[in-house]
Amino acid sequence: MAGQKIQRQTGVALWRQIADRIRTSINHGDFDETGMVPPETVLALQFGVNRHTIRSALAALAQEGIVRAVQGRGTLIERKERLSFPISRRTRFSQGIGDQVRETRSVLLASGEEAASTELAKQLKVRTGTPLIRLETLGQADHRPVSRATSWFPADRFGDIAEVYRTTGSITKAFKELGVPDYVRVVTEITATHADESDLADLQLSPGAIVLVAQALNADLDNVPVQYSISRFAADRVRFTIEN
Amino acid sequence: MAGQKIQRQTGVALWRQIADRIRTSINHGDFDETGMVPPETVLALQFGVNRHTIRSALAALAQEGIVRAVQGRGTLIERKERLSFPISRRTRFSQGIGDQVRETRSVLLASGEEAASTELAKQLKVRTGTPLIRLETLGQADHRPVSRATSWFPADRFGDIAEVYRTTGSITKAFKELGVPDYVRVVTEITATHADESDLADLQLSPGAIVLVAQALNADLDNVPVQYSISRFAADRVRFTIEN
DNA sequence: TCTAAATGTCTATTGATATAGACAACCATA
DNA sequence: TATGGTTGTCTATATCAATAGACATTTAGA
Repeated sequence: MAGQKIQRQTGVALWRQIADRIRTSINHGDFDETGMVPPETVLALQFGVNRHTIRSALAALAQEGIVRAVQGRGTLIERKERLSFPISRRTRFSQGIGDQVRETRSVLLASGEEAASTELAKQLKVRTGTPLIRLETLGQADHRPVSRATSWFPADRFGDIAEVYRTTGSITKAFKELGVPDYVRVVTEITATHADESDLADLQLSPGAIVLVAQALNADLDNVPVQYSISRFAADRVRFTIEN
Repeated sequence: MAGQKIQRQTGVALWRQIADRIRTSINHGDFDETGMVPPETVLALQFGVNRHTIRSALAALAQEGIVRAVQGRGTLIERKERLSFPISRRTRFSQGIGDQVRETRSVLLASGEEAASTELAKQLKVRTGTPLIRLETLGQADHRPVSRATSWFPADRFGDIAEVYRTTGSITKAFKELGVPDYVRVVTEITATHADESDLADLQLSPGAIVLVAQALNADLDNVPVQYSISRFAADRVRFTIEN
């Protein structure tokens, strides 16, 4: 770890930069031998800052539930995880990470109907203004939120998808009930940005965190678009894997 | 734009949060009609902050060369770009974005030989300690840095790759000269993190910026690993596209 | 049971961040 | 050329971020 110095006067507080770095180190397994973060005085020396600054960083990580400080002993690592999320022609949320966690769940946050914008119409290959069903969903792994997605479906084929999804908790199953036995990922676009307010709330992130944004188009086996979605993943909890 | 409020007391200064948001809006094309950012007083109202805070944000964007303030007129948008970088079985740097820019270039920053770590050995399917060639390269598009990569090659097959790369400026061409007529992408892993000091320097980023990290394995047509690389992209300049 | 090592708490000080207000300088245009 | 709208600059004040030092409290182990 350490090695690189942290930057001052950048608009990002030192304690936050250090918190991000320590979180990365934990996820990387740097402290697996002891199961503890190095002592505050050692970290202060490594990062070249005051011990109080380190304490602010560790307090932020404790707030996230990643570490837990015990007086007299040290700062214990409570949780480390970065789920590997495969992206392929057969990308599905629960299948992809199913073997990495005990339980995956998908929750419907909201749903509604709206007319296709120019951008959405282009993606789904329908006319602008075509009625679409919009689903807002939250993907969880072991009761921790991992991703939050907005999906659009052509309303003529999938008018009842919100209902079906609510009962099944799975897009794949909902598609099956609505006459789409199988579907494939056509294209995925990946970007990264800072988390906005909604991300913080839904994904239980700490402010300043990073989200990976995946915009994806799924089509049925006749290559007709059935779903366009924008998913936002907590960047410190996931990794995308593309196998070719 | 706007809509979402910004967060206070998060360790990330308001001016930086606002700068990031305005940069995103510019890249999204929100101000294309006028070619200008809204007046400072309007932005201050929208974000619910003092005008001076907006000025700090715009000053940061001006420092990046994204906007240019003109007294009496307004703040002009100088540059907006986000390159689309395709990831497929045949992923290559210059080919992928070649049609989006006038010129792509790849520069050799450094090279050396090192013994394979456990992790590298696993990826390249060689024994730990096997000699590897390491190349540090910088990818440019229209003279602006886009990515910075560290690549490892088995030294027995590619001992001279640094020399060949220096003259050709292309991994693909270097492989060809060294007896690998073609190669394919086996797997790509994508994560996102805050830019470190080296990123800032090499990619000309502003502190606190985000980098997309792609770890990739390439193999020859006999499926023998030939290259493992870790590339870091300026997140506000690129987008990954996975076509299935 | 003593001691070393670790986290917890407190005070004080400095610099960066953010707000507030006022006014100057400049530009486009009526 | 007068005016409204815009960026540029200055002063003042309050809060957050970071440093510095001292000492208390807890734990594990000699």
